[in-house]
Parts: sequence; structure tokens; C-alpha cells
Amino acid sequence: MELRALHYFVTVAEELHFGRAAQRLSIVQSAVSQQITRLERELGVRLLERTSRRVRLTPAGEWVLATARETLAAAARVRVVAGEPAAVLRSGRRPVPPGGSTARWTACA
Amino acid sequence: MELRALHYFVTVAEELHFGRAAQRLSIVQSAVSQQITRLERELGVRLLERTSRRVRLTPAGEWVLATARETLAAAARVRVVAGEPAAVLRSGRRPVPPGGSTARWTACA
DNA sequence: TAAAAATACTCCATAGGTATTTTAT
DNA sequence: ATAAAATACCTATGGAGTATTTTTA
Repeated sequence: MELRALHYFVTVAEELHFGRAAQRLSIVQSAVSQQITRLERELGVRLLERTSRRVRLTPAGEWVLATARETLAAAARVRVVAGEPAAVLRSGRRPVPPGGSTARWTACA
Repeated sequence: MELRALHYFVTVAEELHFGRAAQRLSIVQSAVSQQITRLERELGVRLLERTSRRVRLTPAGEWVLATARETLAAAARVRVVAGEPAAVLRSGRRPVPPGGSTARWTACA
């Protein structure tokens, strides 16, 4: 289980939409889909109920959402006590290469 | 920052010895070294002070240790609320291939 | 049928393994 | 000299991207 997957899951849970979550995360929808699928497989439980029109949290999804947020918050505290400048703060414009975002680490969460 | 790195760090902090930590984690010492180095680079702070005879926590290391444990505990709760059988429980003997441990995922933490 | 998620496939970054080197006592 | 961590190099895994397919309201 990775913090990345929890982060993606929380974002999808907030947006209730894979595409919008992907946008917020600055990655493509398929990557979000893969991570959620992997997380669900790893935990052995369905977290999101999706149809082509709506995404909803399952009961297990609701419980996991709360603890996932706690985990991410704790991880953020690690960075804070380490004195790191709050995760990924960027100043200035985001460097986007000519042909669109080919680079994989141009944008972080 | 990954849960894996936090886990390795907590183990080293408990053992105060990279080699013993690696043993407990069922991986090689160099992998532990790499993860700790990466974590320190990511956080921008030295967590462990090592000499060839002794490993000690830096003050930052002490702070990070506490929050790292909180993070791992929260991650464990995610698994619990998801109903997962407590992380990686294995029964029976560990499958070791003929030529020694070539497989990389034979043992997990 | 249209909007949205899932899948197939590719590229490259990285985790961990082996072997070796560096370092500090 | 020696015990222990760091480094170089290698292979396999997997994350994210593009393009496409599947699904269901």
C-alpha cells in the first residue's frame, strides 16, 4: 500500500469523478484508475462503486477514506517535523515542455 | 515519501544497525541504505548519524521517528477498516527458489 | 449513443540483488 | 585490520502516458 494510492483515492472520493480527480492530480485518468484498482485489490475490498454516470463510495470506501486521510495527515507531519517546506510548494510557473506534458514528474500532487 | 521508507527507517532506528535492520526486513543491507539515503534526501535532513561502529538518531531523526510511527500505525488502520488480514501474514514455509533468493518479492515486511 | 471508466501496450524510473569499495575505529 | 555503511552496476517491476475498448444510463 502506498501513500500515492491513498492520495489518489482521497482525491477521487472528493471529486467522485476519475477524470476530474486526474486533472487535480495532474495525471491521466488511466493512471488514477490503475492505482484505485490496485489499492482495491491489495485491500481486497471494493472502495468505489462506479457506473458510467456516477461514482460513489461503498461503505468500506467511507471507512477507508477516513483512515486514509489520517495516514496522509500523519505523513504530512513527518515532513513538517523534518522541517521540509510543506510537501511540494512551487513558486513560479510550472515548466511545461513544448509538446504538452511529456515529462512525468513535471507536476506532483 | 513512501511508507516503505518510513518502515525501513523505523526498523533501523530500533536496531541502530543497518545490517540487523535488513535482516529483520528480509532484504539486503544496501537496499536499506539506499532507502534511508533517499528518505534523508527527500526530507532534506540527516536522520541517522553513522560511523563504522555506531548508528545513532539525530535530533531530527527522533522527531521523524515518532511521526513515522504514527503514519505507519494509521496505514495499518486503513488495512484494518478495509478488513484486510493484518498486513502480510503467511503460513507455511517461505518459497525459496533453488539458487537462493533470486525472487524479489519472496519476503515482504 | 454518449460519457466515463477500464484495458493494452510502451517507455523509463527505481527497488532490490550481487559484488565491491569506502570509512572510521 | 575490521566491522559496517556506501556505491556501482544489473535486472525486473511498475507508474504514467497514448490510444483504444468496454460499459451503462
